[in-house]
Amino acid sequence: MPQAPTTRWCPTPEQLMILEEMYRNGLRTPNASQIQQITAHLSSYGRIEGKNVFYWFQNHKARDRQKLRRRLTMSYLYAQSHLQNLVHNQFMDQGFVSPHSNFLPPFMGYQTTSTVPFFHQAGPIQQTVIPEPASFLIGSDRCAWETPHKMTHANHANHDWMMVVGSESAAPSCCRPLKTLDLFPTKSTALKEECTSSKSASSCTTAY
Amino acid sequence: MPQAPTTRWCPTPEQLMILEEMYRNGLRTPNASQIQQITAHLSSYGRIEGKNVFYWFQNHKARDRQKLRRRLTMSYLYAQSHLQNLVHNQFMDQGFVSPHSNFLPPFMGYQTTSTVPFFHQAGPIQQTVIPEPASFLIGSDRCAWETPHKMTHANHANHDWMMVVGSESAAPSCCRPLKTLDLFPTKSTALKEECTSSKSASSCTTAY
DNA sequence: GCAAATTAATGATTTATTCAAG
DNA sequence: CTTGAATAAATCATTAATTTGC
Repeated sequence: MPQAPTTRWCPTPEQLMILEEMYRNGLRTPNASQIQQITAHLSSYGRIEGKNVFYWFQNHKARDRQKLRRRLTMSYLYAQSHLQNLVHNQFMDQGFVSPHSNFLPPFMGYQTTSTVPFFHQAGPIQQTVIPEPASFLIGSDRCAWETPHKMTHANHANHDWMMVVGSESAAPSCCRPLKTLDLFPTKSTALKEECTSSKSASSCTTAY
Repeated sequence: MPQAPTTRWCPTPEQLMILEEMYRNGLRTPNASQIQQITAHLSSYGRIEGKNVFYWFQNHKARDRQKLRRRLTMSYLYAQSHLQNLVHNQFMDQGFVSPHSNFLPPFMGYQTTSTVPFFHQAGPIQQTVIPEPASFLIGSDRCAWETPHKMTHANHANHDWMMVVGSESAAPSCCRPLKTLDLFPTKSTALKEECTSSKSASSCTTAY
Protein backbone atom coordinates (compact mmCIF):
# COMPACT_ATOMS: atom_id res chain seq x y z
CA MET A 1 0.00 0.00 0.00
CA PRO A 2 1.52 3.25 -1.12
CA GLN A 3 -0.25 5.95 0.68
CA ALA A 4 -3.92 5.31 0.89
CA PRO A 5 -4.86 7.04 4.11
CA THR A 6 -6.80 3.96 4.83
CA THR A 7 -5.96 4.37 8.44
CA ARG A 8 -7.83 6.32 10.93
CA TRP A 9 -6.88 9.76 11.93
CA CYS A 10 -4.10 9.99 14.41
CA PRO A 11 -4.00 13.41 15.97
CA THR A 12 -0.64 15.07 16.30
CA PRO A 13 0.27 16.45 19.70
CA GLU A 14 -0.32 19.96 18.46
CA GLN A 15 -3.72 19.13 17.10
CA LEU A 16 -4.63 17.41 20.29
CA MET A 17 -3.46 20.26 22.40
CA ILE A 18 -5.49 22.69 20.44
CA LEU A 19 -8.59 20.58 20.54
CA GLU A 20 -8.27 20.06 24.25
CA GLU A 21 -7.75 23.71 24.76
CA MET A 22 -10.92 24.46 22.92
CA TYR A 23 -12.73 21.86 24.88
CA ARG A 24 -11.45 23.21 28.13
CA ASN A 25 -12.66 26.58 27.09
CA GLY A 26 -16.16 25.40 26.63
CA LEU A 27 -16.52 24.26 23.10
CA ARG A 28 -18.58 21.12 23.04
CA THR A 29 -20.54 20.80 19.88
CA PRO A 30 -18.97 22.86 17.16
CA ASN A 31 -21.26 23.60 14.31
CA ALA A 32 -20.41 23.00 10.74
CA SER A 33 -18.59 26.19 10.02
CA GLN A 34 -16.69 25.96 13.22
CA ILE A 35 -15.62 22.51 12.27
CA GLN A 36 -14.52 23.80 8.94
CA GLN A 37 -12.41 26.45 10.51
CA ILE A 38 -10.92 24.21 13.10
CA THR A 39 -10.10 21.68 10.47
CA ALA A 40 -8.50 24.28 8.31
CA HIS A 41 -6.43 25.50 11.16
CA LEU A 42 -5.37 22.10 12.38
CA SER A 43 -4.48 21.07 8.89
CA SER A 44 -1.25 22.93 9.24
CA TYR A 45 -0.22 20.47 11.89
CA GLY A 46 -1.02 17.36 9.95
CA ARG A 47 -3.60 15.51 7.97
CA ILE A 48 -7.08 15.99 9.34
CA GLU A 49 -10.65 16.10 8.11
CA GLY A 50 -13.79 17.68 9.34
CA LYS A 51 -15.24 14.43 10.46
CA ASN A 52 -12.24 13.88 12.68
CA VAL A 53 -12.93 17.09 14.46
CA PHE A 54 -16.57 16.23 14.70
CA TYR A 55 -15.93 12.81 16.11
CA TRP A 56 -13.31 14.06 18.45
CA PHE A 57 -15.71 16.42 20.12
CA GLN A 58 -18.44 13.85 20.20
CA ASN A 59 -16.24 11.33 21.87
CA HIS A 60 -14.49 13.69 24.17
CA LYS A 61 -17.74 15.04 25.44
CA ALA A 62 -19.23 11.62 25.89
CA ARG A 63 -16.22 10.24 27.67
CA ASP A 64 -15.99 13.20 29.88
CA ARG A 65 -19.52 12.69 30.93
CA GLN A 66 -18.89 9.04 31.40
CA LYS A 67 -15.87 9.66 33.53
CA LEU A 68 -17.81 12.03 35.68
CA ARG A 69 -20.65 9.68 36.06
CA ARG A 70 -18.35 6.94 37.06
CA ARG A 71 -16.60 9.13 39.53
CA LEU A 72 -19.79 10.38 41.00
CA THR A 73 -21.20 6.93 41.29
CA MET A 74 -18.01 5.83 42.89
CA SER A 75 -17.98 8.54 45.45
CA TYR A 76 -21.62 7.93 46.05
CA LEU A 77 -21.09 4.28 46.68
CA TYR A 78 -18.15 5.11 48.83
CA ALA A 79 -20.07 7.58 50.84
CA GLN A 80 -22.92 5.22 51.17
CA SER A 81 -20.85 2.45 52.50
CA HIS A 82 -18.66 4.52 54.74
CA LEU A 83 -20.83 7.31 55.86
CA GLN A 84 -24.11 5.62 55.57
CA ASN A 85 -26.14 7.61 57.95
CA LEU A 86 -24.62 10.84 56.94
CA VAL A 87 -25.18 11.05 53.30
CA HIS A 88 -27.43 8.28 52.28
CA ASN A 89 -30.74 9.93 52.11
CA GLN A 90 -29.39 13.17 50.92
CA PHE A 91 -29.29 11.78 47.48
CA MET A 92 -32.35 9.69 47.46
CA ASP A 93 -34.78 12.14 48.89
CA GLN A 94 -33.76 15.24 47.11
CA GLY A 95 -35.81 16.12 44.14
CA PHE A 96 -33.62 15.16 41.29
CA VAL A 97 -35.31 16.24 38.19
CA SER A 98 -33.73 14.39 35.40
CA PRO A 99 -35.52 14.15 32.10
CA HIS A 100 -32.99 11.60 31.07
CA SER A 101 -29.43 10.62 31.51
CA ASN A 102 -28.02 13.97 30.70
CA PHE A 103 -26.94 14.89 34.13
CA LEU A 104 -23.63 16.62 34.29
CA PRO A 105 -23.29 17.95 37.77
CA PRO A 106 -23.12 21.70 38.06
CA PHE A 107 -19.74 21.85 39.66
CA MET A 108 -18.31 20.76 36.44
CA GLY A 109 -20.99 20.89 33.84
CA TYR A 110 -20.72 23.07 30.85
CA GLN A 111 -18.58 25.65 32.39
CA THR A 112 -18.82 29.33 32.22
CA THR A 113 -17.96 31.64 29.48
CA SER A 114 -14.44 31.77 28.36
CA THR A 115 -12.66 32.84 25.28
CA VAL A 116 -11.25 30.32 22.98
CA PRO A 117 -7.68 31.17 22.15
CA PHE A 118 -7.98 30.38 18.51
CA PHE A 119 -10.05 31.70 15.71
CA HIS A 120 -10.64 34.94 17.34
CA GLN A 121 -10.60 36.44 13.95
CA ALA A 122 -13.31 34.16 12.81
CA GLY A 123 -15.74 34.86 15.50
CA PRO A 124 -18.17 31.98 15.74
CA ILE A 125 -15.99 29.87 17.92
CA GLN A 126 -16.40 32.24 20.76
CA GLN A 127 -18.83 29.76 22.12
CA THR A 128 -19.72 29.80 25.71
CA VAL A 129 -22.15 27.38 27.11
CA ILE A 130 -24.96 26.54 24.87
CA PRO A 131 -24.10 24.23 22.06
CA GLU A 132 -25.25 24.95 18.59
CA PRO A 133 -27.65 22.42 17.33
CA ALA A 134 -25.72 20.64 14.69
CA SER A 135 -27.47 18.08 12.71
CA PHE A 136 -26.18 14.65 12.09
CA LEU A 137 -25.91 13.60 8.59
CA ILE A 138 -24.95 10.65 6.60
CA GLY A 139 -22.08 11.02 4.30
CA SER A 140 -23.56 10.69 0.90
CA ASP A 141 -20.51 10.30 -1.19
CA ARG A 142 -19.37 13.83 -1.25
CA CYS A 143 -22.88 15.09 -1.49
CA ALA A 144 -24.42 16.45 1.62
CA TRP A 145 -27.39 18.42 2.59
CA GLU A 146 -27.63 21.56 4.55
CA THR A 147 -27.37 22.21 8.19
CA PRO A 148 -30.33 23.13 10.27
CA HIS A 149 -30.02 26.20 12.32
CA LYS A 150 -32.64 26.62 14.86
CA MET A 151 -33.53 30.22 14.84
CA THR A 152 -35.83 29.65 17.68
CA HIS A 153 -35.83 32.47 20.08
CA ALA A 154 -38.38 32.77 22.78
CA ASN A 155 -40.24 29.56 22.77
CA HIS A 156 -40.39 27.22 19.86
CA ALA A 157 -41.44 27.17 16.26
CA ASN A 158 -39.86 29.09 13.47
CA HIS A 159 -37.20 26.70 12.38
CA ASP A 160 -35.16 27.35 9.41
CA TRP A 161 -32.94 25.41 7.14
CA MET A 162 -30.46 27.92 6.10
CA MET A 163 -27.65 27.24 3.82
CA VAL A 164 -24.48 29.08 4.46
CA VAL A 165 -22.15 29.16 1.59
CA GLY A 166 -19.15 30.99 2.83
CA SER A 167 -17.45 30.42 6.13
CA GLU A 168 -19.01 33.53 7.42
CA SER A 169 -21.82 31.76 9.14
CA ALA A 170 -24.26 33.84 11.00
CA ALA A 171 -23.52 32.32 14.35
CA PRO A 172 -26.82 33.00 15.97
CA SER A 173 -25.56 32.73 19.45
CA CYS A 174 -28.78 32.27 21.20
CA CYS A 175 -30.80 29.22 20.37
CA ARG A 176 -31.57 26.39 22.65
CA PRO A 177 -33.59 26.93 25.81
CA LEU A 178 -30.64 26.15 27.98
CA LYS A 179 -31.44 22.95 29.68
CA THR A 180 -31.47 22.83 33.38
CA LEU A 181 -28.57 20.86 34.59
CA ASP A 182 -29.41 17.97 36.77
CA LEU A 183 -27.71 17.18 39.96
CA PHE A 184 -28.04 13.48 39.95
CA PRO A 185 -29.82 11.08 37.71
CA THR A 186 -33.06 9.88 39.03
CA LYS A 187 -33.36 7.82 36.06
CA SER A 188 -29.83 7.60 34.93
CA THR A 189 -28.78 5.27 32.32
CA ALA A 190 -27.54 3.12 35.05
CA LEU A 191 -30.80 2.68 36.77
CA LYS A 192 -32.46 3.25 33.52
CA GLU A 193 -36.05 2.84 32.83
CA GLU A 194 -38.75 5.11 33.81
CA CYS A 195 -41.96 5.52 32.09
CA THR A 196 -42.11 8.43 29.82
CA SER A 197 -45.80 8.24 29.85
CA SER A 198 -48.05 10.59 31.61
CA LYS A 199 -50.52 8.01 32.59
CA SER A 200 -50.75 4.35 33.22
CA ALA A 201 -47.38 4.33 34.81
CA SER A 202 -47.66 0.86 36.00
CA SER A 203 -44.78 -1.43 36.57
CA CYS A 204 -41.61 0.21 35.59
CA THR A 205 -40.00 0.33 38.92
CA THR A 206 -36.92 -1.71 38.51
CA ALA A 207 -34.83 -3.13 35.81
CA TYR A 208 -31.25 -4.05 36.43
CA MET B 1 -35.70 34.35 1.08
CA PRO B 2 -37.53 32.49 -1.62
CA GLN B 3 -40.01 30.31 0.09
CA ALA B 4 -38.41 28.91 3.15
CA PRO B 5 -39.70 25.36 3.50
CA THR B 6 -39.56 25.99 7.14
CA THR B 7 -41.51 22.92 7.86
CA ARG B 8 -40.33 19.42 8.30
CA TRP B 9 -40.57 16.97 5.52
CA CYS B 10 -43.95 15.43 5.12
CA PRO B 11 -43.78 12.37 2.95
CA THR B 12 -46.33 12.01 0.23
CA PRO B 13 -48.24 8.75 0.06
CA GLU B 14 -46.17 7.66 -2.92
CA GLN B 15 -42.91 8.39 -1.24
CA LEU B 16 -44.03 6.57 1.81
CA MET B 17 -45.16 3.59 -0.15
CA ILE B 18 -41.88 3.33 -1.91
CA LEU B 19 -39.88 3.67 1.23
CA GLU B 20 -41.93 1.09 2.99
CA GLU B 21 -41.61 -1.23 0.09
CA MET B 22 -37.86 -0.94 0.23
CA TYR B 23 -37.91 -1.50 3.91
CA ARG B 24 -40.08 -4.53 3.58
CA ASN B 25 -37.67 -5.86 1.08
CA GLY B 26 -34.82 -5.67 3.45
CA LEU B 27 -33.26 -2.30 3.07
CA ARG B 28 -32.32 -0.98 6.46
CA THR B 29 -29.32 1.26 6.36
CA PRO B 30 -28.90 2.65 2.90
CA ASN B 31 -25.47 3.97 2.24
CA ALA B 32 -24.77 7.35 0.85
CA SER B 33 -25.11 6.57 -2.79
CA GLN B 34 -28.23 4.58 -2.21
CA ILE B 35 -29.67 7.51 -0.39
CA GLN B 36 -28.78 9.72 -3.25
CA GLN B 37 -30.56 7.50 -5.68
CA ILE B 38 -33.59 7.03 -3.56
CA THR B 39 -33.81 10.72 -3.01
CA ALA B 40 -33.51 11.41 -6.69
CA HIS B 41 -36.23 8.95 -7.43
CA LEU B 42 -38.59 10.12 -4.75
CA SER B 43 -38.08 13.67 -5.79
CA SER B 44 -40.48 13.12 -8.60
CA TYR B 45 -43.20 12.65 -6.06
CA GLY B 46 -42.52 15.71 -4.02
CA ARG B 47 -39.94 17.69 -2.16
CA ILE B 48 -37.45 15.53 -0.40
CA GLU B 49 -33.84 15.60 0.65
CA GLY B 50 -31.26 12.98 1.35
CA LYS B 51 -31.40 13.57 5.04
CA ASN B 52 -35.09 12.82 5.00
CA VAL B 53 -34.42 9.43 3.53
CA PHE B 54 -31.65 8.84 5.97
CA TYR B 55 -33.78 9.79 8.94
CA TRP B 56 -36.69 7.83 7.68
CA PHE B 57 -34.75 4.63 7.65
CA GLN B 58 -33.17 5.35 10.98
CA ASN B 59 -36.50 5.96 12.59
CA HIS B 60 -38.34 3.22 10.88
CA LYS B 61 -35.77 0.69 11.84
CA ALA B 62 -35.64 1.86 15.40
CA ARG B 63 -39.37 1.89 15.79
CA ASP B 64 -39.71 -1.46 14.27
CA ARG B 65 -37.31 -2.79 16.80
CA GLN B 66 -39.18 -1.01 19.49
CA LYS B 67 -42.46 -2.44 18.41
CA LEU B 68 -41.03 -5.90 18.42
CA ARG B 69 -39.51 -5.45 21.78
CA ARG B 70 -42.78 -4.28 23.13
CA ARG B 71 -44.61 -7.18 21.62
CA LEU B 72 -42.14 -9.66 22.96
CA THR B 73 -42.24 -8.16 26.39
CA MET B 74 -45.96 -8.30 26.28
CA SER B 75 -46.09 -11.91 25.36
CA TYR B 76 -43.49 -12.62 27.95
CA LEU B 77 -45.42 -10.94 30.66
CA TYR B 78 -48.53 -12.65 29.49
CA ALA B 79 -46.89 -16.00 29.53
CA GLN B 80 -45.42 -15.29 32.88
CA SER B 81 -48.67 -14.38 34.48
CA HIS B 82 -50.79 -16.98 32.82
CA LEU B 83 -48.55 -19.90 32.40
CA GLN B 84 -46.34 -19.26 35.33
CA ASN B 85 -45.17 -22.71 36.06
CA LEU B 86 -44.82 -23.60 32.47
CA VAL B 87 -42.58 -20.98 31.12
CA HIS B 88 -41.30 -18.90 33.95
CA ASN B 89 -37.92 -20.33 34.49
CA GLN B 90 -37.33 -21.06 30.90
CA PHE B 91 -36.46 -17.46 30.37
CA MET B 92 -34.71 -16.67 33.53
CA ASP B 93 -32.36 -19.55 33.62
CA GLN B 94 -31.40 -19.69 30.04
CA GLY B 95 -28.27 -17.87 29.13
CA PHE B 96 -29.48 -14.76 27.50
CA VAL B 97 -26.45 -13.00 26.28
CA SER B 98 -27.37 -9.48 25.64
CA PRO B 99 -24.59 -6.98 25.26
CA HIS B 100 -27.20 -4.34 25.12
CA SER B 101 -30.69 -3.72 24.04
CA ASN B 102 -30.22 -4.78 20.49
CA PHE B 103 -32.15 -7.95 20.65
CA LEU B 104 -34.32 -8.54 17.67
CA PRO B 105 -35.74 -11.98 18.01
CA PRO B 106 -34.81 -14.39 15.27
CA PHE B 107 -38.29 -15.26 14.25
CA MET B 108 -38.67 -11.89 12.75
CA GLY B 109 -35.32 -10.29 12.51
CA TYR B 110 -33.92 -9.02 9.32
CA GLN B 111 -35.83 -11.03 6.89
CA THR B 112 -34.71 -12.99 3.95
CA THR B 113 -33.55 -11.91 0.60
CA SER B 114 -35.95 -10.25 -1.70
CA THR B 115 -35.69 -7.98 -4.61
CA VAL B 116 -36.42 -4.37 -4.28
CA PRO B 117 -38.75 -3.19 -6.99
CA PHE B 118 -36.98 0.03 -7.62
CA PHE B 119 -33.56 0.97 -8.75
CA HIS B 120 -32.93 -2.29 -10.39
CA GLN B 121 -30.95 -0.49 -12.92
CA ALA B 122 -28.70 0.95 -10.37
CA GLY B 123 -27.77 -2.20 -8.64
CA PRO B 124 -26.68 -1.33 -5.15
CA ILE B 125 -30.11 -1.29 -3.68
CA GLN B 126 -30.50 -4.97 -4.24
CA GLN B 127 -29.66 -5.33 -0.63
CA THR B 128 -30.64 -8.41 1.23
CA VAL B 129 -29.95 -8.70 4.85
CA ILE B 130 -26.85 -7.06 6.15
CA PRO B 131 -26.91 -3.31 6.14
CA GLU B 132 -24.17 -1.25 4.66
CA PRO B 133 -22.31 0.72 7.22
CA ALA B 134 -23.21 4.29 6.64
CA SER B 135 -21.44 6.91 8.58
CA PHE B 136 -23.02 9.66 10.53
CA LEU B 137 -21.91 13.06 9.79
CA ILE B 138 -22.47 16.54 10.93
CA GLY B 139 -24.00 18.93 8.56
CA SER B 140 -21.26 21.34 7.86
CA ASP B 141 -23.03 24.00 6.03
CA ARG B 142 -23.09 22.44 2.67
CA CYS B 143 -19.63 21.07 3.10
CA ALA B 144 -19.35 17.44 3.89
CA TRP B 145 -16.82 14.75 3.82
CA GLU B 146 -16.89 11.45 2.14
CA THR B 147 -18.67 8.33 3.04
CA PRO B 148 -16.95 5.38 4.50
CA HIS B 149 -17.34 2.20 2.66
CA LYS B 150 -16.26 -0.79 4.51
CA MET B 151 -14.53 -2.89 1.98
CA THR B 152 -14.13 -5.48 4.59
CA HIS B 153 -14.79 -8.87 3.29
CA ALA B 154 -13.81 -11.83 5.34
CA ASN B 155 -13.30 -10.45 8.76
CA HIS B 156 -12.57 -6.85 9.52
CA ALA B 157 -10.03 -4.19 8.82
CA ASN B 158 -9.38 -2.45 5.57
CA HIS B 159 -11.62 0.49 5.74
CA ASP B 160 -11.67 2.95 3.03
CA TRP B 161 -12.98 6.36 2.46
CA MET B 162 -13.87 6.22 -1.12
CA MET B 163 -15.51 8.88 -3.03
CA VAL B 164 -17.97 7.76 -5.60
CA VAL B 165 -18.77 10.32 -8.15
CA GLY B 166 -21.22 8.56 -10.36
CA SER B 167 -24.06 6.44 -9.16
CA GLU B 168 -22.22 3.29 -9.99
CA SER B 169 -21.09 2.51 -6.52
CA ALA B 170 -19.44 -0.78 -5.91
CA ALA B 171 -21.96 -2.21 -3.52
CA PRO B 172 -19.81 -4.55 -1.51
CA SER B 173 -22.49 -6.70 -0.08
CA CYS B 174 -20.87 -8.35 2.82
CA CYS B 175 -19.58 -6.39 5.78
CA ARG B 176 -20.56 -6.61 9.33
CA PRO B 177 -20.08 -9.75 11.38
CA LEU B 178 -23.77 -10.23 11.69
CA LYS B 179 -24.46 -9.91 15.32
CA THR B 180 -25.93 -12.71 17.24
CA LEU B 181 -29.48 -11.90 17.90
CA ASP B 182 -30.57 -11.96 21.46
CA LEU B 183 -33.72 -13.52 22.57
CA PHE B 184 -34.48 -11.33 25.48
CA PRO B 185 -32.82 -8.30 26.90
CA THR B 186 -31.04 -8.81 30.13
CA LYS B 187 -30.40 -5.21 30.36
CA SER B 188 -33.71 -3.56 30.46
CA THR B 189 -34.45 -1.07 27.77
CA ALA B 190 -37.00 -3.63 26.87
CA LEU B 191 -39.24 -3.13 29.78
CA LYS B 192 -39.26 0.46 29.10
CA GLU B 193 -41.46 1.81 26.44
CA GLU B 194 -44.90 0.35 26.61
CA CYS B 195 -45.23 2.90 29.29
CA THR B 196 -45.33 5.49 26.62
CA SER B 197 -48.60 4.28 25.35
CA SER B 198 -51.80 5.58 26.68
CA LYS B 199 -55.38 4.66 26.70
CA SER B 200 -56.85 4.17 23.31
CA ALA B 201 -54.11 2.06 21.91
CA SER B 202 -55.49 1.94 18.49
CA SER B 203 -52.99 0.17 16.36
CA CYS B 204 -51.06 1.96 13.74
CA THR B 205 -53.10 0.91 10.81
CA THR B 206 -52.38 4.37 9.72
CA ALA B 207 -54.33 5.56 6.84
CA TYR B 208 -52.35 7.61 4.50
C1' DG C 1 -70.14 20.17 11.73
C1' DC C 2 -66.04 22.52 13.55
C1' DA C 3 -62.34 24.46 16.01
C1' DA C 4 -59.86 24.24 20.47
C1' DA C 5 -57.81 20.71 23.29
C1' DT C 6 -55.64 16.20 23.57
C1' DT C 7 -53.20 12.44 22.08
C1' DA C 8 -50.65 9.59 18.88
C1' DA C 9 -47.12 9.45 15.07
C1' DT C 10 -43.16 10.45 13.36
C1' DG C 11 -39.48 13.75 11.54
C1' DA C 12 -35.19 15.54 13.47
C1' DT C 13 -31.43 15.82 17.32
C1' DT C 14 -28.71 14.41 20.79
C1' DT C 15 -26.63 11.06 23.80
C1' DA C 16 -25.08 6.53 24.97
C1' DT C 17 -22.93 2.14 23.39
C1' DT C 18 -20.41 -0.73 20.72
C1' DC C 19 -16.78 -1.96 17.47
C1' DA C 20 -12.20 -2.26 16.35
C1' DA C 21 -7.51 -0.12 15.08
C1' DG C 22 -3.13 0.87 17.07
C1' DC D 1 -6.16 0.04 27.13
C1' DT D 2 -7.13 4.14 24.67
C1' DT D 3 -9.85 6.25 21.38
C1' DG D 4 -11.41 7.10 16.44
C1' DA D 5 -15.38 5.53 14.07
C1' DA D 6 -20.00 3.81 13.65
C1' DT D 7 -24.56 2.56 15.28
C1' DA D 8 -28.41 2.36 18.26
C1' DA D 9 -31.27 4.31 21.74
C1' DA D 10 -33.40 8.11 23.87
C1' DT D 11 -35.36 12.40 23.37
C1' DC D 12 -37.17 16.57 21.48
C1' DA D 13 -40.50 18.93 18.53
C1' DT D 14 -44.02 19.33 15.18
C1' DT D 15 -47.57 17.60 12.60
C1' DA D 16 -51.79 14.44 11.92
C1' DA D 17 -55.48 12.17 14.25
C1' DT D 18 -58.75 12.09 17.53
C1' DT D 19 -61.67 13.74 21.02
C1' DT D 20 -64.64 17.01 23.08
C1' DG D 21 -67.74 20.90 24.10
C1' DC D 22 -70.51 23.73 21.78
